[in-house]
Amino acid sequence: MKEEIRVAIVEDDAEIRQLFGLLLDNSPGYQCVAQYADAESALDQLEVAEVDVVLMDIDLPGVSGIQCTEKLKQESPELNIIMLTVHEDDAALFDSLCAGATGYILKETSPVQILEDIRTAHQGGSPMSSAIARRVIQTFHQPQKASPLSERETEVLTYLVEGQNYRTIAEALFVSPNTIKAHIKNIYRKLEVSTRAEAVSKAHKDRLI
Amino acid sequence: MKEEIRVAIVEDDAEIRQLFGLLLDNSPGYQCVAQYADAESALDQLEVAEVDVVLMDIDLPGVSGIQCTEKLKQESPELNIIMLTVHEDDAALFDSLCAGATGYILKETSPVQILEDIRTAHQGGSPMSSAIARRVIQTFHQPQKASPLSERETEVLTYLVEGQNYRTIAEALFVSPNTIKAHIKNIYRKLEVSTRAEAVSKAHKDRLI
DNA sequence: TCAAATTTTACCCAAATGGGCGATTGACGC
DNA sequence: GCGTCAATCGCCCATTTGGGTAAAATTTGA
Repeated sequence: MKEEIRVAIVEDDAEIRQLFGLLLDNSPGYQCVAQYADAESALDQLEVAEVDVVLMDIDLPGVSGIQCTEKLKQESPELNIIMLTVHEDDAALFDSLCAGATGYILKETSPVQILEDIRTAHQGGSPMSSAIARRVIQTFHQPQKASPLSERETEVLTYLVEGQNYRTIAEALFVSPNTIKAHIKNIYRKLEVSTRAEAVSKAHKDRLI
Repeated sequence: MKEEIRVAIVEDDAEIRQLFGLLLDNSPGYQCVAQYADAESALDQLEVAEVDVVLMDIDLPGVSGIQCTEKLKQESPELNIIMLTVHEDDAALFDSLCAGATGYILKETSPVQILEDIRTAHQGGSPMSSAIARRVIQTFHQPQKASPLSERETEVLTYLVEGQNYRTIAEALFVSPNTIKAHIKNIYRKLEVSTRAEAVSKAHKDRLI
């Protein structure tokens, strides 16, 4: 026999909060163990050991749902937090994910679907609409703008990133330090920088390494 | 009236390929416009203008499905490519997403669900199981290990990342260049590095900036 | 086959960097 | 009150770096 999923709600709108509470308590397999009207109360009173899944409103007065998520996850990394939002906002989405949210769903989601999403989160999945999933996976797709560097220059760049100097790079590549110096000059010209630190920054930013 | 979704299949197993083809052609709203047994044929013959969604096997002989995806997306960034795989493999998943895959589903997915997933992809969503979604969103959650740097040091570090020297950083912060030098020495000690390039690398790696 | 780009090497020199040592002030905690 | 740390500043010195200029061998593409 499955344990009931213990759910906590953090939501400032009393009506919505109570609605969700009723929904949960009247659904077999679910139990609403706590309701909070703001992030401060949740951070104060929520016992992470007694909760499986948190439904977290993003737009809370005072401390935001995102900050609350970040703090709760610091206390208990295993806690599953599902963000609730009314509007699809890219910044809020990614800030939520970085804060440690497990799922991201719209408030207009149907009650049945929300119960399903809570179960998904509890069982190790991440509930989100396929439209939101698309926005998430698009962040991975970065068509690499053809690197302006030659193969050898890219190789030298990897040693620059490691903080090596002319001499040690030269030894690693079995060439003269003067050669490395020439390569680095060319790298600087092509990346439009003039110091190692800048080159390393640009290398990271443009995914040249 | 909706247009039919034009689907192409890239899959080396003839049986599976034909099975999917039959499934599509016998489902209203779907049309299998092409089948390829390997990536090379697909890259040669596939007309991106005539295809809405590609079902791409990951494990192809010769050129992999991931490489094929990368090339197809270069030709046509709007093309929706759904990866098919038998085993859940983290590296393959993220390589696929970086290559530009729209979705990622297991071959054992039911025919009805696959049709649904194709429609999802075509309508701007990203089909994937909630377990896979969890693996994806977990990459965003990096609990920032408390930075070892003081506030001032972090500030100096941001200038280092920009490639600035002692003098200009000093001017920006209205202190002596010697002070900046002292800060940088402390940064080096705390990050266990000894050059600007290394410090910048570490700053990026550990998300200190 | 000829031009362009890449890879290789060299030298000079001013400026920047990194390491070592020391010092003062103020804030915070115990 | 005392120790710790952060932030501030100073000096010395060897090493490294970056910019300028030049040139040869090799590869690649047109």
